[in-house]
Amino acid sequence: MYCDCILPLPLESSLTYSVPAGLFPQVGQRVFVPLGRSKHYIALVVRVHDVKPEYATKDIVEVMDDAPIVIQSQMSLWKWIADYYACSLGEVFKAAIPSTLKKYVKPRARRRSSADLPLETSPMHALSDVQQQALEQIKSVWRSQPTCLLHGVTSSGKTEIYIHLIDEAIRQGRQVLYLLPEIVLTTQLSERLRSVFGSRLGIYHSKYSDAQRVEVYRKQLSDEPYDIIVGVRSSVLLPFRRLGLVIVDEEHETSFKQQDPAPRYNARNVALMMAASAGAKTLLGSATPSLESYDNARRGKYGLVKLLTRYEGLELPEVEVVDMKEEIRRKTATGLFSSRLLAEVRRTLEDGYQTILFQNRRGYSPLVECKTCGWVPQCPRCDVSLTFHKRLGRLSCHYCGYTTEVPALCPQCETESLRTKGFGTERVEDTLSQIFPEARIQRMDLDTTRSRSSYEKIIEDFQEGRTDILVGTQMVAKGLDFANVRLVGILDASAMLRLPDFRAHERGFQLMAQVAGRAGRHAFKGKVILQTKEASSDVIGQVVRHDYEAMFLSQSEERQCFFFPPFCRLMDIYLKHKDEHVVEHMAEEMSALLRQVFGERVLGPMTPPVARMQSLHILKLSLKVELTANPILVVARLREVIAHVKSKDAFRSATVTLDVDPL
DNA sequence: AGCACGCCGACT
DNA sequence: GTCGGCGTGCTC
Repeated sequence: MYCDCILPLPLESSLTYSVPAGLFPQVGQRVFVPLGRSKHYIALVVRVHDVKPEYATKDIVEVMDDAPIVIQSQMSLWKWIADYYACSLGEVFKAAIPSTLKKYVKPRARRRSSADLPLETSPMHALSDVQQQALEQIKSVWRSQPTCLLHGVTSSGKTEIYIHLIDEAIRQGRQVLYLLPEIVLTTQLSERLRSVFGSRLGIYHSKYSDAQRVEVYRKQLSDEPYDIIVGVRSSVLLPFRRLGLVIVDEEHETSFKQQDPAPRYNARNVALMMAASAGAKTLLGSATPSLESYDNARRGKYGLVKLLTRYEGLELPEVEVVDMKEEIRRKTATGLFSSRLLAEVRRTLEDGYQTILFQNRRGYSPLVECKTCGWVPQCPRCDVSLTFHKRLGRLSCHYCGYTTEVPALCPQCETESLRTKGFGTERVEDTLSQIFPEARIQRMDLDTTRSRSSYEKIIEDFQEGRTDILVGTQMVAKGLDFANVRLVGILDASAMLRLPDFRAHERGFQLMAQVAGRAGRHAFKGKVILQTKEASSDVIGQVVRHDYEAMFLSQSEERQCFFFPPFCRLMDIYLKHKDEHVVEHMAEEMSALLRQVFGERVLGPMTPPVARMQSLHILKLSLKVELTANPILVVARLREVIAHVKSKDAFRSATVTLDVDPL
């Protein structure tokens, strides 16, 4: 007997081991196997058979499980992910299983799960008429099709609708997967859900410990799994035996797509696939749906339910645009702050309300420059300038993490004329505390939220009113629900809209609408000051009017003209090598071959915005495929071409990564 | 991912 | 002459 096993390594295919007498491995069980001269790994059995390979096999050492830890439905989904997102099953395995389960541990008594303690629960809130109506519409959609998009403005009460749907699903004995984006550290939402569903709810989050994740994983396999899993991206890789409902909250969020390493999967799309094979219903929810999902809804592929008023008739915040070009010309701006914004911050402070200021850039200043000779400190490994971090007193690269001291003199002209240029959250915080010394200011960005506790402390301080002004990156834009926020300031909208990305306007709109939605969520109308250098831009007007539909139509038209998603499927191919010439030759050769197969669908080679990262030169090729084509076949063909080019001696040491449906 | 194998620099 | 740098390739 032989068994094919996948290892948690980036290997292209499975490895075949022989099964010694007395061992009976089954598909989905873990086995302990030797690899190479001296190593051993935990591997997963994917096939048991009696086909003797032409090479000498090694024996498996031990079967680690009494029963499979990967169930059939899960395995087929993993295979689909590997085929669709162009990765190996081993890479999916690696992403899916908590690391403790991939290490060799001598069997020992399992601890009783701590989550099994009885918990106090409270009843669901009654729905308003508008919410009840939306609920009925969703259920009516599901009678004829499996997927429904709920377009509900910020603070429209989507969560309570979800809670009622979850309740119905679990009453029918089905399981629920509630997916949410990575950034919202689940706190506010999971507390609400836990208060209703108590111990029937499990949380699966990357900032939770591995032990907690193992516990959830094991419970999912047991006879009495959680009825509801609230989780981030990777929870679509968990076992579900009786899935009945999938909710993808904030479905437009980019954190549903894993960037690096492989598997580069989009959990929203995997969830749809998963629901389809389990015969489950899916609800996609967002105040600012992705163009892809809204387009699917308009074409009738998904049902569409709209909830365009705020809960209890509350009004959406008033958005006031401040033209920063004008402010700068009249010299009324203080740093990044217009006089209008400062006046509003002052008024909000005086009235005892809270303010959120959004600046999508961390650090003190994104650029340091010598005023005399123009020298700019660059990352030695990446083609980017270094960001100045004042607290750290250092320059740091936001791409590879390299840091260095700030030179006292310009290393080029040896004068003392290094100046900071541009504004990050740190500088916004500093400027603000000079203008409002009495205000209690906190900053929320990657640098202040490294640990779960510091993140929670910032949220709690703001919640409890111990902070007047919260300054932050896009972290402050999402999901947070504070009752006392009256003012939101968007400090530099232009920066978002100028990015060299066909999705820049869509993203900018989503981000601004989301952050604007933090204002005036409970008892009073909120106010948003939107500072921009492009005051006449279409997107700005759409944000002011809270007009998602207009944004959708204008963007949709552009995408159609230039044949971009949602009108085609994109696949990006990145070539990396430390020698610039090698990447260039390789890209030329690959694009020529690809054009033979795919013709005009091939774009590039092109230089990405950051042309060198971690000392590797990068070139990019793209493939635009018609929606009618079978993506799995296209990916397979693409992988053949890549393998062929990579097999040439000159290109062996290059790295090629494939990104299907990139964001 | 590791770990071994292999081909060029500064050393007892 | 060798010790060791890490680039390259393989693992059933």
